[in-house]
Amino acid sequence: MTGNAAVDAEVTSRERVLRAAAYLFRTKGFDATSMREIAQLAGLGKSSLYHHVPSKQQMLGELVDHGMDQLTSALQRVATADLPTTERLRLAVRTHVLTYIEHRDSVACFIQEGRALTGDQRGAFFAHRDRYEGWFRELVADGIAKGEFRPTDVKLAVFAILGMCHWVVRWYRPDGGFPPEKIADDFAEFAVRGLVTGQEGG
Amino acid sequence: MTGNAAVDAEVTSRERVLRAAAYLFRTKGFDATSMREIAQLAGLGKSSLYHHVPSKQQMLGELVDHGMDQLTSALQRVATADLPTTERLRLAVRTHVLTYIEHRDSVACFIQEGRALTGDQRGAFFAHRDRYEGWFRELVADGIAKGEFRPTDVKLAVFAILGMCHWVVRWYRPDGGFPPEKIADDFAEFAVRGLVTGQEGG
DNA sequence: GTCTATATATTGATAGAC
DNA sequence: GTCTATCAATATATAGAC
Repeated sequence: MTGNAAVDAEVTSRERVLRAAAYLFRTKGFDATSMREIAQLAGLGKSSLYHHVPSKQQMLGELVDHGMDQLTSALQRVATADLPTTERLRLAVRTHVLTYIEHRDSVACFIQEGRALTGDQRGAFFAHRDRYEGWFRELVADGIAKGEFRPTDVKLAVFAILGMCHWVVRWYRPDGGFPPEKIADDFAEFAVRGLVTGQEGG
Repeated sequence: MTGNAAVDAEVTSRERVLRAAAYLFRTKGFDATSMREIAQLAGLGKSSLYHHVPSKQQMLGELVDHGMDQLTSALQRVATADLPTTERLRLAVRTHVLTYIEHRDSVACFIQEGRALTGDQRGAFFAHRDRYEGWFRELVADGIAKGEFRPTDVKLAVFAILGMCHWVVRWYRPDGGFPPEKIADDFAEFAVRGLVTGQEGG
């Protein structure tokens, strides 16, 4: 028992190591986190880490992939919904926010620490990120084509929406007074209001 | 001449060092940047840095302060404008975006690297950040009180707006195809549409 | 004001006992 | 599967010549 709920669960040592790393990468950043700290939080000597993971870089790569998987698998459940584009956007924003909050540590690695990757892992990260953004762009473009959304630059609209969503990483605290559902609802409403047609005659 | 426009200007050595550091802190992050790299970009041996700056930490503190000054001084020119709250919000978002783009390196230090500070500098950073957020909260609360904005949680609204604005750090490139004015206009429109009353009867 | 040389600490990672 | 001991590299920072 380390006193940290993210690490104390009954799981394999390898998983304890990865969870400790994800927690520290989210809260301190990859470069500011040492293998010694990860080992300490996981309850091991630092050399023991290398029995479970080949390197610090490889750990980050695995965590970034895992965070990306959480986001994309959650989003795909929403992407296929047979709903008006406006409601699909609402669902997409809600899903992103709730998925982040539920899987904070690994998703934060994807959102914040991807640039610390090198080599093939770095390229894969940017490809995955672009794919995720691309899905939102298709959604917004679809809404404009259908006349549900006002005509506006699609890329900037998605940067605005994902900026709002991704920034949650920087301020959300479980004891911060905002239930996840409240944040998800309010942010979905912001995204929809920013895009739906209306007030053009003002 | 280093080939980097942010550093080549005709200025004192001290300023060259600070500009090199700011550029690297923005693009690589504080922890991933070494004094050796800063010296190289500034065109000095690494020991020579310490003639101009007492430590790496102190440099970051100075840059974070400078970035914060850019944002707050620009915002204060807007804060006193005698305009409807809706237009003051539009101006505030526009000003934030344009100020970031003009003073990217130091403002990015304020937005992204503040958490790397320690001791008194760390406390001062959080105080300044809270003050900046507080100004936006007053603006939003004022708009709600006057009936210009729909009733909504003020803190979440400001997190949404500043998230959208701060995330520009992560995607803006001078050659990215978006003129600063275009980004500023679109983002101001998003913020306003997210908050103004309307469509409540739908 | 810039340099060479160096002190000291810490890093990620490895070797090998148990 | 975890440990102690250690390696080689790099980090920030200092001392002192010029």
